[in-house]
Amino acid sequence: MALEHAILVSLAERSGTGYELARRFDASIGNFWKASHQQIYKVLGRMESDGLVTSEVVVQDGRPDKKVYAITDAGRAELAHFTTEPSAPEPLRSSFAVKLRALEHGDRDAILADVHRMRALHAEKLAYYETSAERFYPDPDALDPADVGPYLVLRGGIIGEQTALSWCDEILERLEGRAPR
Amino acid sequence: MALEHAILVSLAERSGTGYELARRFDASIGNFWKASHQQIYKVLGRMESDGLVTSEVVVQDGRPDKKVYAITDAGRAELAHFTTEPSAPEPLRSSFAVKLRALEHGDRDAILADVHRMRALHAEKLAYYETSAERFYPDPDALDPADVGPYLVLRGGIIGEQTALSWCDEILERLEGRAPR
DNA sequence: ATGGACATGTAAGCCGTTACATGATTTG
DNA sequence: CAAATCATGTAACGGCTTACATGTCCAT
Repeated sequence: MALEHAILVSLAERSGTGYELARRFDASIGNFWKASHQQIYKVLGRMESDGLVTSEVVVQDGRPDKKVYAITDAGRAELAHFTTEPSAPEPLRSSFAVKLRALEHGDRDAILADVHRMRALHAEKLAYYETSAERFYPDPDALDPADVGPYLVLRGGIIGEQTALSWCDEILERLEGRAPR
Repeated sequence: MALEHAILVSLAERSGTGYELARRFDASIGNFWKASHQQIYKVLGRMESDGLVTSEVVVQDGRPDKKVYAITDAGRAELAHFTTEPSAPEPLRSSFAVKLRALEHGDRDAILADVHRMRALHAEKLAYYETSAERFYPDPDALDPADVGPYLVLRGGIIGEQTALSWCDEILERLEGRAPR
């Protein structure tokens, strides 16, 4: 159950409300660990009972009150302990691959259209990652030590998207008999 | 819920028992869609109620009786319909990436050891995929049409593992300050 | 006035994992 | 004699999604 740990990482970087965490999961952490706001609220509640985080209610006028969560020493200890455990290889699930495997049992044109669609999505995500990299880590050889982990994760995202794009191109080349684009 | 569809693809390729399907999920389909035998049995039961598959009990001596499942016309129709739907991008989950992001909050040596471990796992899987490719598709330019989908999926696995390996190497280079291996 | 951002939740239900259960045959 | 393979399931539990619920402020 690494959602806890993803939340702990996020809170170790900066305290925030459940709402803020949900947005961070949309924009950054969520690139390698997805979670909805509903689930984040639920897990935050449990983590507070477990003493991994504390919350402080901040009264706002004109806006709903908010609960700012912060990581505790126990939370930091749990996070540190988590890093000592071997990673379980995540079971991967790709309905796109299932669809591709079903090529002979389905609608070839629809699948091709889907490949084009996937390609565009990956291109978009790659562009987003590359923009982030240039913006936040313009000089990767002079990184603040605190940035090394996040930078390497972003690099993983970049080469992952590049590979996904190459895969789409290879599929299109073989199925459409020409180089794409 | 693409497990159904993964099962349908598998049964469209060849009929088989729940047990056999579970092993195929271990060896081939499972490379892009994981499922345990317990879950496969459960879903097969539902799929039979829904008329997507039929089963025939085969009595064996010396061995437990087995139920051989086969795809029905309704199952084929469902599979064909599935291929016309746009793929939902699977939310990716990587506890390894969470760990890497937690580099500054955890045990650097343990994380490095984990990277080495992951690298070995990916190398192993890549070797397995490459062996499969050579064995089943020695001449990719003269594929049986029924093999094109499976071949392209395998290609995706291969370049995915290559990328994972490169990522590990990049991490090790940056964290250990030298080329790995 | 409509919609989006801010802010926090509950409820229902499926999906999936882990553990348990059984029992014969083949292989080392 | 022990372990793996063949073969099929049930039960309990937790994770996660989808839908629902509420209410204010700000910008267009």
